[in-house]
Order: sequence, then structure tokens, then C-alpha cells
Amino acid sequence: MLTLAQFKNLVNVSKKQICEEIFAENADKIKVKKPERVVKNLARIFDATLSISNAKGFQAMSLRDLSEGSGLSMGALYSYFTSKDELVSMIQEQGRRITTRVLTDQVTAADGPADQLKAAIVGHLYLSEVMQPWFYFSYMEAKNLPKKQRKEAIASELAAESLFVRILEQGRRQGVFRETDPRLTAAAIKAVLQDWYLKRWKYRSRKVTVENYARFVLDWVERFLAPDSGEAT
Amino acid sequence: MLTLAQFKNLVNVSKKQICEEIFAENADKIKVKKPERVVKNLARIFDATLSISNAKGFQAMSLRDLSEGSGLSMGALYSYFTSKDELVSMIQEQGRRITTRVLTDQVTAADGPADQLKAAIVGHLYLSEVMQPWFYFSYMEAKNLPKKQRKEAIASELAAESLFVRILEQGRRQGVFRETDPRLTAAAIKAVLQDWYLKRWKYRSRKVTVENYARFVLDWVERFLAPDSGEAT
DNA sequence: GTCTATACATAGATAGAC
DNA sequence: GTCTATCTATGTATAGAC
Repeated sequence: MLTLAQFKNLVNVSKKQICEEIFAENADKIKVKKPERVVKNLARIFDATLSISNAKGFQAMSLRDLSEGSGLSMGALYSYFTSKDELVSMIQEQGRRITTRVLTDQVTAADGPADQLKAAIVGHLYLSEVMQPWFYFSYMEAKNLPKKQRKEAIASELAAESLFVRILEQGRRQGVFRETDPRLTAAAIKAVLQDWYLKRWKYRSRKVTVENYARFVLDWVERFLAPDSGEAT
Repeated sequence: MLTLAQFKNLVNVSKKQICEEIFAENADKIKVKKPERVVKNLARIFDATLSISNAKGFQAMSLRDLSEGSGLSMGALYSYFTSKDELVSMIQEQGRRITTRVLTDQVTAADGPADQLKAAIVGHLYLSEVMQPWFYFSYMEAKNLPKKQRKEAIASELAAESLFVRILEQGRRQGVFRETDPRLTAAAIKAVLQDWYLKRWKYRSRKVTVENYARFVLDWVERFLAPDSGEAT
């Protein structure tokens, strides 16, 4: 099984990298033009937004809070986004982009349903570990978003589930998994993966590492999908 | 397995019953005294609060929203609670009281770890089905609560988990379950149970009933805990 | 580019008429 | 018991100095 350290070397999800991508995607809306300055301040803004929002909710975070947390004045903040809604939108979209890219890469690099399933589970867990505040924020704030973005969030949730469904169905056809309801199985796997970043405080206080957790989830899923003895193929 | 209909007959969790309990617990804070009037209006207030909050967040729900949704004026609302914080507090505390009572009842009525585990899983799912908006609200708003109540919410989450841990450990000692990490197992079971009320929209659109879901979860858990063949006892 | 100062809307909460 | 009207604080957003 891939370790977290190996995963980090494989994928490019540093804070700097993410902020550069966001800058590239939103260059038209950001009034400041000097790249290194933008990247530095975007990093501060996102750090503060995630930290404050994850503690008391995005809606409850005032721009005065954000100003204090990021070290920029309220006036300066509005050089990086034009409204609070746009700020949340930048965070959500970027998170989705990265998730899709990384998971697709991980799965396509694997051969056969059994390995693909492992890759999707481990990849999801590691990515959510590296970007925990982002994942937590996306989950918790999804329902409070404007309509258009809420739809995108739902679509994204279902797309991630579909990835698992396809792998499960293929595995079933090849006889490496026993017959189960693929959508319920995929939903349950996702639920357990989400628990990792939603209850991060719990696992941290118990000193459960993401590798421990990944091994546990893999064991559970493998036992559930193992063909009943005598029924193989 | 208990059906949802049987469960409903067994436990007393009607809206009226809940509001009567809340009235009893908060009689000192509620200025209106005529019981049937209080119960009727509390029901309206809680319905509207859960409905609006679950759509866009409790903090984003203004008292003007709540006034419109409940059909009471803002002045009248303040006859039933003294602040918005107190309102959320009443909802959370009542939800916890009921959950604890119902789950304890369900589990103590069962004999032996295998049946107790089933009772806890099915009881949790059915209760969250009957009180879905309540459960969803409690989960989503927990982190936005004032400190004291956030602590109570965490304690409640851990207590529910401990219930599962104790059953799992007992089952292991008696040899009916194989050896697993009881806390990770309990956490995973909880995660799957929570998915039922957190993603209610998804399961509803797929016409998955709570009984279907319960059977699926029981199957998963049983396969995971089944002693490896040849290792029984 | 960033700041301070401020405009304007909306929030929670209450007073006093009915 | 409930309403309307209103107080005060706080919210988002912007204008204009530096």
C-alpha cells in the first residue's frame, strides 16, 4: 500500500501550487497583478477562511474576522474577490478540480478492479488528509451555497460515487467481487472515507494515522466483497 | 428484523410528544402558559427552524425568516425563547435526550452481543428516519454552537460510539465476533448510520427504504465480524 | 496595492399598544 | 398572548487618501 509520504511526492497539492492555480483561473476577477504577491495573499486569505469557517461556519465569519485573520484590511480583501459568495466559490471549485484530477490519476494508474478499488480508497483518504480543511469546508458548507454551486457540489458527490460503482460492477463481472448492490456499497465506502476528514479531531486524539485507517477500510471492504467460498468465478 | 412501522408503535416520538417534553423542560423560560397553545406554537417554531436551517444554515436564518415560516410575529417568538442561542439549545438537548432514551431501551431489550448490535443499528437508523431533520440539524450545526453545547455534542457522539464499542468487545470475548479494532469498527458503523440521514435526498431519489438500508448495513457488519472459518470460539 | 473611513442594509432584540 | 414599531449593533461593500 502506498504511504502518505509517497503519495505527497506523487501528487502536486502544495498550498503554493493550489494558490497559483486559483490565480490562473480567476485572473480576471483579481485586481492585484503581481503574481508572487497574489499567491502569498491568497494563501493567507484561504488559510484564514478555512480556519475561521471550520470553527464557526462560513456565514458566521464576518469580513472583519477575515481581515483580522488574514492580516489584510477589508479594503485589500476586496482586491482579491468581489463578494463573499465569490470567495466561497473559488474555494469549492478549486477543491473539486484537484480532487477529480488526483483521483482519476490514481485510478487509471492501477490495473484491474481490485487494485483500482484500493487506489481509489487510499487516494481519497490521502488527499483528504493533505487537504483536510478544504474537504471539511466543502462538506459542511455545501448546503449553504447559492443554487448553482449547490448543484455542482451534488454532481461532484455523485461523480465520485460513480467512480466506485463502475469499479465494483467491473469487479463483479470479472468474478473478483461477489454480488452486492453496487450503489449501496459505493455509498457506504464513501461514508467511511468521509468520516476520516469529518471527524479528524477524533482520530487525531486517538493517534490513528491515515495509513492505519486506510488499512482498516481496505480490510473491511475486501471482506465484504470477497466471493463466498465455493462460489468463486 | 423490526420494521419501521413496528418501531414507530414501540417508541413515542411524535411531534406533539416531543414539544410537550420541551415545554416541561423549559417551562421557566417560556412566557406563555397555556399548554396546548405552547405545544402548537412550539411545533410550528421547531418545524420552521429545522426546515429553514437545514436549507441554508441556522446562522443564516434570520428571525424574520423564522417569523414568516412559523406564522408568528417576531415579538411572539420571543415569548417562547429568550435568544436565538436558546432556541438552538432547546433543539439540541431534546434531540439528545430522545436518542439516548430510545437507543438504551432498544439495546437493553435485546439479548446477547449479536442481537444487541442489530438492535443498536436498526434502532439508530429508524430513529434517525423518524426524526431526520433533527438529526441532520444536530450534525450540521454542532460545530457552530457556543462552547458549552459543542462539548455536549461531542460527548454525545462519543457516548453513542461507546455503546457500540462495549457490544463489540463483549461479542469478541464470547467468541461470536472475530478480533477487530473495536473503536475503528464502531466509528465505521456510526459513519454508515450517519450517512442515512445526512444524504437522505440521495437515498430518497433512489427509492431506498430505511429497511433496505438497515438490511444492507447488517449484512456488511455481520460479514466483517464473522469469525474466520476454522477459528470459531 | 493597501489603508481608513464610511455608506447602507439587515441582524437580533425589546417596548408598549392592543 | 400577540402584534407593530423601533432601538442598536453588526454585516457587506465601497470611495478616496496614501
